[in-house]
Amino acid sequence: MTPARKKPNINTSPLELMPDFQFAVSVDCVIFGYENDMLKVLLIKSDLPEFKSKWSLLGDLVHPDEDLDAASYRVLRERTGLEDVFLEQVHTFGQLNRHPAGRVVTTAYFSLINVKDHQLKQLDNELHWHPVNDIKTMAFDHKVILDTCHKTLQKKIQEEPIIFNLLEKKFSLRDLQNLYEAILGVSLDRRNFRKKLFTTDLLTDLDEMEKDVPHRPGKLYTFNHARYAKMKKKTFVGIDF
Amino acid sequence: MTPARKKPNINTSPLELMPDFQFAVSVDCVIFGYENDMLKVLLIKSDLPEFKSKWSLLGDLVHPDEDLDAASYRVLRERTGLEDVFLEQVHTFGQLNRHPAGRVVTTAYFSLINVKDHQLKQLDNELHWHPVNDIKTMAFDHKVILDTCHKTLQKKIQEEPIIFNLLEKKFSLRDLQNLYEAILGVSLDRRNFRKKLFTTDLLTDLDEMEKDVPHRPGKLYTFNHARYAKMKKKTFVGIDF
DNA sequence: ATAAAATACGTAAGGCATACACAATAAAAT
DNA sequence: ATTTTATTGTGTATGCCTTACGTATTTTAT
Repeated sequence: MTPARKKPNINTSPLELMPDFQFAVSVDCVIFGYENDMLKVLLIKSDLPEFKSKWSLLGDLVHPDEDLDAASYRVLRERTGLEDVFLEQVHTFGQLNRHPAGRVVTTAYFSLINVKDHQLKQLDNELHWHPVNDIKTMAFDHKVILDTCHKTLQKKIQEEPIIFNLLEKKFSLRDLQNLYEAILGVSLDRRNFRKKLFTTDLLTDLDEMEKDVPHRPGKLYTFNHARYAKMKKKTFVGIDF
Repeated sequence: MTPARKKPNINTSPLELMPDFQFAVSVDCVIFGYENDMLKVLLIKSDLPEFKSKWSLLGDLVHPDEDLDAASYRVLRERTGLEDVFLEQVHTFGQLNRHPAGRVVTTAYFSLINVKDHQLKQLDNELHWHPVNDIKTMAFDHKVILDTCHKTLQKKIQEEPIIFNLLEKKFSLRDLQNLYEAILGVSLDRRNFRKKLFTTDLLTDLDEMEKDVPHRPGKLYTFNHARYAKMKKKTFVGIDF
């Protein structure tokens, strides 16, 4: 330990921001979608010689006049054409040699979109959807970022009704259960699943049926945003570990 | 929307990191402690003219050769003299004008320490402990950062046994309950609290009693790290919102 | 000694999760 | 048309966990 001594500091003293202490800052978006009963993520091919033919997340440098959140929204919009979708910060990765070009600190976001809602923009570099479970390696530290975001997703869908962002407006209970199972990697009891979902009181019965399914059609539901907004945020106090 | 077009990008193309796209990157540590039945946080006075006499978190610029995590550990060590303590990243704040000196992106960490374990280092700028509930305003966006970390703390102590980092090695159940109540801002039933804690099987009965207390002394316990490490991480699957 | 305060232990009721069974309906096969 | 098959839709019993609350014990203060 160095002895106590007054040292100029970014929070306490007016000081100039020196170039040596400036880094590139980027955002990387883990864009999740759901297709063919699989959780998927939108990836692009990296042209960097160090990562030739490896897959990378969608990211970009944060612009000088741009908030972090704004930058991630921009990346998302440029790649999917979507606005007003679920997007949330997860974690910031600042390892020394995570990027070959130099020091780049990146903040990871995860997004949930309905695959059928959008058309992919800028189809350069083979932008497309990959089943999350098939991905073994990626460029940079992106596999770690993806895994982190996947875990966050698994945790969050159990705590908040964000999963509906991955489905179309109208869905059957079977759709919803398949999606939960795909994300969590478990199988759930159909009867208990229904019961649980109905007790949340967040599904509106549309009095409509599935169409063009090769079996008995199920009822269609929609997520009741209004009722969730009104729900008093559960002040859960419990110890559970 | 701009039409689809190939654009150089930090993840796809080799490109130089231009000075305009480089920012200062800092870490800010929300160091929590527990004293006199109150949750407290370690703060320092800011000398910046814009925030004269306002309180600030403990932070610093990340050094060019330093990981983000390493930087926050350094700040913690320099200020408290402590190593190997609980420290975890929470969120990154990148608002455009959050720092008067220019563009500074900061990553917030929260730490849990036992107040009696340490001596404060570098007592310049009136470094000391403040009750979290008394803090109304702070320098920079630090009040927002503090609130974010406080909420994260409230959530995490219900999910993982990290709260013991705030107590001494030996503690009574009363101590533990008071601490939970101080952090969560609720009162808990004493009998149910005991029962719950004992069922976790993570407390070792030391067969010792409190000393020098002005009432009937309670038993002393210690947190069983080994048993927690062995516990199979609960693969909880439930929907709860 | 007695009162006050905190610890320590216990029990009953209700709610919630889990496990499991069967009827109804629509599509596909015969 | 009838039967078969697959899937939807509903119900019930059990047990565990949370919650609410009662009472005895131990120590300190008067």
